[in-house]
Amino acid sequence: MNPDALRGHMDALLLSVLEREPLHGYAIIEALQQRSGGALSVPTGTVYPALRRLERIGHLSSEWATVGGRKRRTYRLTESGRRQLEGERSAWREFTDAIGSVLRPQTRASG
Amino acid sequence: MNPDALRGHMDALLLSVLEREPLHGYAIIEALQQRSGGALSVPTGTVYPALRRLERIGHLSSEWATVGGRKRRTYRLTESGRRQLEGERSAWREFTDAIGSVLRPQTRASG
DNA sequence: TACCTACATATAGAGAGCCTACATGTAGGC
DNA sequence: GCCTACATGTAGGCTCTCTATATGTAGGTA
Repeated sequence: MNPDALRGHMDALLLSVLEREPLHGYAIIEALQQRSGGALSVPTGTVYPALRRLERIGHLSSEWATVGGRKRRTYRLTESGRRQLEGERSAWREFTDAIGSVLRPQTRASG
Repeated sequence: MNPDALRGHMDALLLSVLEREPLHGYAIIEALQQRSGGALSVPTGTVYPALRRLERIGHLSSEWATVGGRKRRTYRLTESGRRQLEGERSAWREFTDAIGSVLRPQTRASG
């Protein structure tokens, strides 16, 4: 997967995996990998800063927990984040429609 | 359209509109707009440098022409560009499959 | 003890490409 | 003279993603 392709879609991915339940960063990375059938291997250096950014702009909230002696920062969607996710989903549809309509092979010059 | 979303897909778009016939930059911009149903308004500051980059790496070739007193640089796909376009198309499918499978709403924790 | 893997978070700096803004010029209508 | 459409181009900025690195716990094993 070309790294640049993810640009601008990271937020949608993170928001989406957090939709049904709060998760911590490490679990989010695993969820992305599982849900994409192994196609998405997002490095920690991408995910952690992105989560902090989403928290800073109010789409996520977080709290620390200790499980099995290890510290976790668990993120959950805010109301703002939930609305944002809706927007991201329709933006995704528009995006794929637009790019898809250009990429579709056209052998005739009929427009 | 969020500018970042285009990241890494510009090459595919340019290669694709040049598939059936050579075009100059300005015509490429119009073609992108028309084919996408108005969704894609790519600024000249994006297209011209991108075309030069694609020429530099061998996916396009160009030649100057004068039409109606105006100078045009017309770009055409090279063999390498044609192969690249094939690759971009399958990469696009993999990309949308991966993101799509994550974005799809999941209400149960069974997945 | 030493070492390894899995789990878990975080930051600094690099790299790349898309965008804004600007510069330049022709053709044609009013 | 002024405007719009046509046509190409560059400089600099911005932002995000990635690589590389640092830190630490828990548990297995030799």
